[in-house]
Amino acid sequence: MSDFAPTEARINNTIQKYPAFPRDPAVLVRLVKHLYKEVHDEANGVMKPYGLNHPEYNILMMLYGAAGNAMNPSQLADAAGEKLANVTRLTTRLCDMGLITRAASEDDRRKVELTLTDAGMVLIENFLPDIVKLLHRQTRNLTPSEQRVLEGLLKKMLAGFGG
Amino acid sequence: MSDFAPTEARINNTIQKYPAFPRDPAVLVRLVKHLYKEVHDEANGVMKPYGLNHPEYNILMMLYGAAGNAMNPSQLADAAGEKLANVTRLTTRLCDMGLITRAASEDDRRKVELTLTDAGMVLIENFLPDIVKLLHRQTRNLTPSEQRVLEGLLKKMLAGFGG
DNA sequence: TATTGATAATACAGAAATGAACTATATACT
DNA sequence: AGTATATAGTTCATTTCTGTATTATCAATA
Repeated sequence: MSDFAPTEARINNTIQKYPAFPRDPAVLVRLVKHLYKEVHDEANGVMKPYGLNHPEYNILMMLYGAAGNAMNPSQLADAAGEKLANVTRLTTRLCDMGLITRAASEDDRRKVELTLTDAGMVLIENFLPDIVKLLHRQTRNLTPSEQRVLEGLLKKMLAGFGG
Repeated sequence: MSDFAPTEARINNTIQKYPAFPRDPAVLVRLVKHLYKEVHDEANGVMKPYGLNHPEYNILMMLYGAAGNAMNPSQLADAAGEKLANVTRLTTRLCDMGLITRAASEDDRRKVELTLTDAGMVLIENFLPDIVKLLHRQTRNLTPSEQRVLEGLLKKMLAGFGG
């Protein structure tokens, strides 16, 4: 659950000492962090019975949603928000599990094509009901229109990054 | 920057194959993840010159905002969104750096009091200008009132977790 | 066609985070 | 008081992640 009031109190104290500290941005960043940690932990919990963790789940879902169920490591890194070196490790494990395959690309020999296997597909459709439940639970406090507003604002915020 | 359009395309594909997959919750969760990764990486970047990383920065800021500049490891774990075992490691390092102190609590001998030192305070006020810049940059696309709306919705979403 | 520079991926060593087991103290109950 | 239970922290082994160097291929150009 995580009560957010103490966090706000701390930020207020911080501003007392250091007036230039921007309250709203600080609150937003801390909220994002707390939300992510919850998302991460809960997804790990749901996936554990399937022998997977949250990042592995993400990789599989990116492929599941990709054209031809295939992507390169770089694309995957970008899509899943993982470092490239980490994608190598994660996909190696998924290969070993027989959920995806790794093959050199035809047109560009530097590239690697990671493709979902039938077994991977089956596993995904096996755990998806649990994930769907989880997603609904994690957003249960928001009405559909609130979800849309939130989506728009998060996108806007994200677009401001990186400059 | 991270273009979010491909993510949405993938989610649409996913729904084609698996109609029960809830679009909006999925988008929200992926947005939170992407935002967090950016926040994390950028904070790491800003703190590096000060010999600290993002989690260590967080710990220090929690203490800076706490009454008496002191907290227990458990409180700190909760506040910073870190696992207790990780807080032990992080605070040990901060102790070694002379930025905080660790002392047994008077009233409850199980508890430990972590307190910011003068050196810690000085360091914080040294790096805060950079952090303030970062926070403003990360929210530059949002108007003040949008920030308030976003804050409200994130809090609402967070409150729905954990059940 | 050589050379230069960029891109894709991996390897590997070191850093960070997690779960589970353990120690110590406090609280509740009989 | 004595025992059971819960809470606070730490330790340690394992897992996960990151940064940097390296290999291989491609693209541009002289």
